[in-house]
Amino acid sequence: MPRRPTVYDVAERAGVSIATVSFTFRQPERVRESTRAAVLVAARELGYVPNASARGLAHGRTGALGLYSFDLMLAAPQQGADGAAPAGDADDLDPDADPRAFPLYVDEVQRGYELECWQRGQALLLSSGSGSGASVTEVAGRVDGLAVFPGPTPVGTLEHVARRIPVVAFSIPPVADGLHHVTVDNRAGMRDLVGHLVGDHDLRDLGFVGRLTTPDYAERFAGFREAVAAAGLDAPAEPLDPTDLAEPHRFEVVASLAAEDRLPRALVCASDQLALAVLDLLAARGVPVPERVVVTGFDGILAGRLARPTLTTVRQPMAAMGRLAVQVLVRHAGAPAEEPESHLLPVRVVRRESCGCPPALA
Amino acid sequence: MPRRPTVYDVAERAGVSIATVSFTFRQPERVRESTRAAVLVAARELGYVPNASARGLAHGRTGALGLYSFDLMLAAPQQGADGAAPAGDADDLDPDADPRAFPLYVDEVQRGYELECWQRGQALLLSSGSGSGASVTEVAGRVDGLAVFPGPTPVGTLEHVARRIPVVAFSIPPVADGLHHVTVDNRAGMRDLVGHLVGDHDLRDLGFVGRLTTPDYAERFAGFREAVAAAGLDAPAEPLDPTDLAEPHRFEVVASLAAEDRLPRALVCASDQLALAVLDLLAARGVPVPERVVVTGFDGILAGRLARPTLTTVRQPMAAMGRLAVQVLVRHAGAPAEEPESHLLPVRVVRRESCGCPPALA
DNA sequence: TTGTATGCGTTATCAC
DNA sequence: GTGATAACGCATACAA
Repeated sequence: MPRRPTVYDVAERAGVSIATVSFTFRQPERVRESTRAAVLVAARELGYVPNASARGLAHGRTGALGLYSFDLMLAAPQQGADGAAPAGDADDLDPDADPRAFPLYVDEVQRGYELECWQRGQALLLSSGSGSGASVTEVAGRVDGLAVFPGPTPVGTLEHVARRIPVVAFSIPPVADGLHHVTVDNRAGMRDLVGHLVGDHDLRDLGFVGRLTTPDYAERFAGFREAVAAAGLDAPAEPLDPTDLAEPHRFEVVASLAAEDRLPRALVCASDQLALAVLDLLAARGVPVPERVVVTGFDGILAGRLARPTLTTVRQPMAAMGRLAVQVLVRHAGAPAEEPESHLLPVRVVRRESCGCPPALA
Repeated sequence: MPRRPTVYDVAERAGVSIATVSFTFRQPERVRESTRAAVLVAARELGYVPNASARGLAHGRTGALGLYSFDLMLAAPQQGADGAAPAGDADDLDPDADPRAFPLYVDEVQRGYELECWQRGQALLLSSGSGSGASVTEVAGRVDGLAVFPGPTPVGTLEHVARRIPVVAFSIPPVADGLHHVTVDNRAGMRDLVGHLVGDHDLRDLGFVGRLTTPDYAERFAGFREAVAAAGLDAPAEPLDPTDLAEPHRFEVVASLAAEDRLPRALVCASDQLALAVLDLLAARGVPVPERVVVTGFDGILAGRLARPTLTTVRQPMAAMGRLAVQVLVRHAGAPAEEPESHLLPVRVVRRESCGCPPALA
């Protein structure tokens, strides 16, 4: 197989120097019409495609922004608890097409990131890995700026990378780590949600579901406690059911309470995914939602609209988060984070059927 | 701002040569324990991040696969016909979050592409543009293989690129163009769908909606005609309503037929997006679906499950298409397409409410 | 307007 | 086990 042609090959064929070839592509107006034509013809005949690595090396920039995610998220369970089949079409032709698995929170943020990149003509490098320092550093070397989802990446690695290119961290509380931060107001969202349950639905017995494995979840639980206390109710010190969807033995507490009919009036879940799994579990056991127990989520993923009952939740402005990250990176292009930016975006309660609100008008 | 540190800086600081630094990262076992440690410390202190451009240049590969889409798809209309508001939550916080706009066909294919890349530890470069030869060539220079959605890209450009790296074209009928092809069986899908409408619902008056702007649509219309003819009915020479969602003056024929109550018994649409817009239009005019007129789509996007009535459609194995593309590219890595692969994937009719089938059990 | 020469940061091939 | 050194393909200051 012939070697990929280079500027040298094109130059030789067109009878010009390599500089002229380069000019023809980068600054066409600087080159005489006839010369340009000759170069373009030669390039076409040879099948010349400029090498971005060489260009990036010479120019000092790659022209791409990066987005790093974690494999772990891919390993998310596909089945509801207790083997309850997800509602809707089984789709044996396309096992990846499950609204419970896509689009999720990260996917919608990524969507916003993509849109903003595209509008700016920026290339986007998507990468994922275990979160090891090595794999993050790997991407970092390929891009002019990097956004990272929360995960097991050692903070040291991120700080390390942030010394060389701007880095945006999603959903991690801002600290003085040299990273830019894009977060949402989890506490306020949870306060509003609980306020709705207590104020509008007059519920007085609420339990929190979910293990506090991420800063987001921890903040949501904090907001939950604040709101419950503010309503004059007893704020629990810990979640009622500390289920982590990534682990086995899920919803043991909820299940046993359901068996004894001792469930609280509301199960406030740390995420939509948790809430949907809880809905499955309750449905399998014949516990009516919202009549016997109200269930709420957090995030606002699409699957919540497909569930029955539809899921009351708190929606994050996911696409906006992604867009904002790109804007921050572009703003700081070329320079590492001297003065890191911190952004706290608002969230909004979305009332649907699972809290007892009436179905939305069609 | 200090220059990004290089192997030279690390080598100097660690008191070794640059070769040793390189070995430390690429073949740690070839380097003495103590030396390795010294290098790693120096790298950490300096904030060293290997430059992928330089690496790619020296090594001859970028280590990334590309996926090219078109801006045009982003400019898709967000509103239903006649200003009919889409059902569901208005979401003023996050205007990009509309299930009618995401995830679409391309997004689910992309999803599959991502999953396969991730599982293989491949970086993925996403890019989009007008489809001009320049922008496609641009990406091509950055990757070891490229997949492209159908669009206005000059075929010559793709062939040009395909001479240097493997290229997969989605949803374009295979021709001898040096490209690999991943397509679905549009004709069979449409035949099955029409067979269901005619055979199971006993409909004898069917109209096709959509302009034949893409090869996919043209094949679907061809399949429609075949099936209609096979049922002993008159096969139209052209679509009943040649609406192109990308253009104004949409559904003029459907609208006027609706006004005169002369609609056929079924409107078979070229895509889900068209079908959803038709549902909006009919709802706004008070035409009951499926009682007065049956509506069907094609693709199997998520929004079809959120519509009321839920949308009967033909589902493409979108994620599988994306995964397959990556597999093809990896298989041909390093070499341009000597013997292009052609893949035709099966599709499946998904029966929902808009054709008169009963709602799926919850 | 076009050609010459140099640097960009790594990898890899040699010697040592 | 480690150190020189030559590519890799392009952009660009400078010269012509």
